[in-house]
Amino acid sequence: MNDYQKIAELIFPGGESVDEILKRYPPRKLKQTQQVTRFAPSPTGFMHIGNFFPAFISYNLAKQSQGIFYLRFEDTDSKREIKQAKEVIYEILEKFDIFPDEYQTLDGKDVGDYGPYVQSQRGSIYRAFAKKLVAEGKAFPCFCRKTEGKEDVLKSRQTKFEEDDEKEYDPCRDLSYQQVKQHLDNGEKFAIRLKTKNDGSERVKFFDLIKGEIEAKANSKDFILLKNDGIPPYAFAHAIDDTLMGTTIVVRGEEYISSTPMHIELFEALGFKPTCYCHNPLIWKIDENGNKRKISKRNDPEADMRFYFRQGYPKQAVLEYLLNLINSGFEIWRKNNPDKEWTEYHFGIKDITTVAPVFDIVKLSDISKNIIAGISGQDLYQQWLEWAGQFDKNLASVLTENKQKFVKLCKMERDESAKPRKDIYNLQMMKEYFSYAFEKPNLENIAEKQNFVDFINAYLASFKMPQSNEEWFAHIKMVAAENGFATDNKLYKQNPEAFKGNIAKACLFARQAITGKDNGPSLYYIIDALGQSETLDRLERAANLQI
RNA sequence: GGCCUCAUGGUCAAGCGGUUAAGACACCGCCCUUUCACGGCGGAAUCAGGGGUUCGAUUCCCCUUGAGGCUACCA
Repeated sequence: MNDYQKIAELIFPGGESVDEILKRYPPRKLKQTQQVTRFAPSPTGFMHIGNFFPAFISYNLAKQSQGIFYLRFEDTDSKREIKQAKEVIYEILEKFDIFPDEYQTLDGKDVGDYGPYVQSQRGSIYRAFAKKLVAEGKAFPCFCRKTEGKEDVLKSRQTKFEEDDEKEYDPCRDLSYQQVKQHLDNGEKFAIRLKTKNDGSERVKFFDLIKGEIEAKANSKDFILLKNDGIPPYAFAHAIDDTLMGTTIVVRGEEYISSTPMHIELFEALGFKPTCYCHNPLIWKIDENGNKRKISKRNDPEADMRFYFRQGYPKQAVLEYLLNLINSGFEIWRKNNPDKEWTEYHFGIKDITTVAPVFDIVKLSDISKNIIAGISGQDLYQQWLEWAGQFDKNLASVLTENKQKFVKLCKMERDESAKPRKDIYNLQMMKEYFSYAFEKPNLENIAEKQNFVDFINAYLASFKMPQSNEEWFAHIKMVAAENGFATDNKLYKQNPEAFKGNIAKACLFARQAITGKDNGPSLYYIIDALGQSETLDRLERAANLQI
């Protein structure tokens, strides 16, 4: 036994060997074309859109190739972990119909042969690989404690730049067996660091599926493999898990590009074949001042994937919008294939954008409008009710108690129309959109109050419940004509002073009196849904408006 | 400071050496509709700057500028 092997045995006595572990993780029996991808979130109680984005790409890559998509929790940073964070992640994935093929259930059962799918349960595996590296002299126990937490790092970085101190090697890298034993006997905790074989002059090349070949300075730091609590930081866990679990494409945010040389050295040291990487761009946002900035959990509600459910955007709209950011070819495909499921769209990895896109909720809303326009009135009511059941209980009971009325409202210019309205883009806005169904309109801000009251009085005097849109329109046209409104728009335009307004104005008055709004579906449908007594009540209210 | 990534209209973006520089959202105008929408047609709007290479650069190379990332016992 040489010194390295003695140190390895001293710090990690016994345990399963790497060879035994490797036997438990045989290569997957898949064709070359079938991709194995994964989503590896750390459970922080929040699903960031910047996290969901690569997960969504991964999912598509696996599904498109009839491969495997699995979920692995990277819960190695105990400081950040939050209770029920795993539930949040499962919930979001499920709501978007993204079902991993392999994962661990919430009660701890592994589905799939490459588990456990939770890093905190893989400690013995990481230890075995660390031990092997120590025994081979490629890693070493480190008893120093240099920095802890972000503030420390920032501070030390500042002085480092000022001193121009480029020393990267760790002081513990050449500890003898005796020295290690001494530290251990003192009861000191240790971390494991990689003993880099580089001195800072080497270069590495690696291939990124989106960006192509990237050349960078090779790693020359003795970075941490196991923290002094025995848990690995990202890099070591990534190298081992993605190899053992047979990941063929690692999709991750482009903030990882800079650490890829580290990962490459690690893969080599472990004797692993390097994985294939796909670094996707981050998502941006334009703030109130017109400045571009990274979309953030703190400032941007839309960074949280739960936002879309709270707002009641259809999942399909969100997914299609994201697909659109990933690859604008989707939009053209969608236009040519309006009736197909988005899952039928096939994007190439090379087509994934290299530029960090700015998130545009207006565009999302447009996609959403088109999707909602295709829903029947009955279904729209149902979805609204379900949404309200989750997010607005009072609303839910109003919707249930007045089902008939709200179904009618939801159906307006929708089911029977070949050109459905496209003014609803999420479920949350519907309460305001249909505000007149909940309360009587506020008439305070009506312009031209005198004309308004005069016209409504005339309209009310001859009002009777219309039986059709045509009948309703014929009636209001007649009342308008009798009260000094132009029924010929050309005449009106030639000489606007001669009239109180055109027919559009008369319609607007009636609309305002009944709904308090300036636009919306034809009033006939609204009157029909509200019913005669309610309509008359509102007209009377408007007719008696104090000027 | 070092290393890395990115750069076409307001936004998402096609483009792979020769194009009147697609398309979508948003915006503006017109038409349709004697309401509101939907729809149709049209408009304004882009190759960050400077050098090369080339008969010819948005496209290839270099520099500059700008934006961002990494440089943790965070991911």
